Amino acid sequence: MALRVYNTLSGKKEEFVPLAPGKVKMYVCGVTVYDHCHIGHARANVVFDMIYRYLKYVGLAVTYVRNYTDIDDKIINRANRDGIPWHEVSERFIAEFDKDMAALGLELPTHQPKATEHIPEIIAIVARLVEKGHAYAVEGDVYFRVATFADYLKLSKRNLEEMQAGARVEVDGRKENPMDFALWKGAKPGEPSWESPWGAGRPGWHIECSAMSMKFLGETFDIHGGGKDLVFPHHENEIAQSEAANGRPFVNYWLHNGFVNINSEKMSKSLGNFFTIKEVLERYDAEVLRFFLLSAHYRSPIDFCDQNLNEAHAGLERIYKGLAEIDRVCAGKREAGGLLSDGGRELEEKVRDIGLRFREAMDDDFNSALAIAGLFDLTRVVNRVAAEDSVVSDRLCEILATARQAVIDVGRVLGLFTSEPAEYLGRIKSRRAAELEISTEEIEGLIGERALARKSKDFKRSDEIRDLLLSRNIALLDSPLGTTWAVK
RNA sequence: GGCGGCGUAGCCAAGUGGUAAGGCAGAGGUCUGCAAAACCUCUAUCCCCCGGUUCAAAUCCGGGCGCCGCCUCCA
Repeated sequence: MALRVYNTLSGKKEEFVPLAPGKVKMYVCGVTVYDHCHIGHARANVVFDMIYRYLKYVGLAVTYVRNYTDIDDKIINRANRDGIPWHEVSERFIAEFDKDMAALGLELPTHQPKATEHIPEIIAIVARLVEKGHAYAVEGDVYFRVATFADYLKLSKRNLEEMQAGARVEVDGRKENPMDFALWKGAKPGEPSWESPWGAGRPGWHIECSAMSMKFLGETFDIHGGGKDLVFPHHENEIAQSEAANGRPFVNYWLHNGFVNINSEKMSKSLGNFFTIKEVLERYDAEVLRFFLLSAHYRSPIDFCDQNLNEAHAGLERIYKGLAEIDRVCAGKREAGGLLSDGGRELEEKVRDIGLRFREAMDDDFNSALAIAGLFDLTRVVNRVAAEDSVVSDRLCEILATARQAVIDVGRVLGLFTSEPAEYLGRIKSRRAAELEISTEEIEGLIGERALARKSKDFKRSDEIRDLLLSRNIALLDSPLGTTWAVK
């Protein structure tokens, strides 16, 4: 089955056919490094990391470029505010971005270029646009002349006249057309600048992506991604610049991820309802966040709230527990032979199909939500076998081991299940225990006391202890091997 | 006002022509001294409403209602 992707340009799902067989060139807009990243950045980057991994998984050789926009008005503002040089702002937040992405378990892109390291390339494109009549200089600024690009707004499917009619922007009288946008901004006194044919200045917002994608991926490449909010104006303007300069199609497939809402509200700085990645990771394990982000289709809006995160936590834990069950069962006593119970046979079947189900789900526009459903399905049957089969045969363990590997393989694409199950469950437990008012020693002591009470059949005292701990959010789990505890 | 998207059980969420995945929560059962976990069974006669196309529609078309996003920096 072939990979199909939703292309913003056509508004439809299309079969993905790379320009060069077996190779994919992909560019994703990175961040402007002037502040800490928030949960919306987390989604965009996790989503495209998943896409990157899947493309590789199906055997494609992917060149993945994700840029840093390290010169921009916001960076300059922040530097002025903090009284430090602009490059200290960008350097600091590049480092913070890298930390966040590493914490989220992202793979590194093939290239991570910076705008300021491509000034000559940027100037060259601007010069070419001026030369071809697609751009004009005014008092040190250079603007793109949208009237010369017939396909303008083909991505966002808007209409130039109507946009102007409804424009909320103050019109800059120096522009020929209010919709013309800056390719190059002349420097005001004290601002960072680079020499150019139009005087000292710096690149406009959109041009660096045209320059860097062209440098690393060529004039036409396969996939360009980013958040939905970049469709207009950023990506629209990239198309205009690149196609006007090169006279060739810029990108074949445009992929855009949906927004993160906070408690069903749009997340925005003005509403103050945004969370940085670091804040979220203080409260939730990185893998839980990743699981949450991938549990909905990447184009759907997703609602960030405690209930949904807690559900993600429960779901991820369920699958990890299933993996831990496999480890437990197969480490125990086994019998030679290949007899399988009904459950064993069902598991055999599920394991056989899981790879195909995964590919079908992911081939359909990277449907990670459906892919995860397949894992839950497999987990249920694993648990059934673990609960019902008193005799564990070598054959069953082989199948369980295959199931375990299948989950790990899927996890490798989704960036999940990277920990040993026991290690993950332990990590979660101690994380939650740290929030408790009660010490581990105290819990263990009470469990010991209860064990004595149970031995002497003093179930009244036994239940008192259970209830006492339960009131402190500790659940006791009795098993033939003894009593363990978990945080509720 | 223009453009785009969405509306599936209490909640989250797949499903774009063949008769409703999965998770959470809930009910009953198995197990347990009692529990928890796990497993089993059940929980949408129906997919916002009204028309239409079709042998067949949550899925396609038309109309309506509601919600959201973009149009300004934004992942």
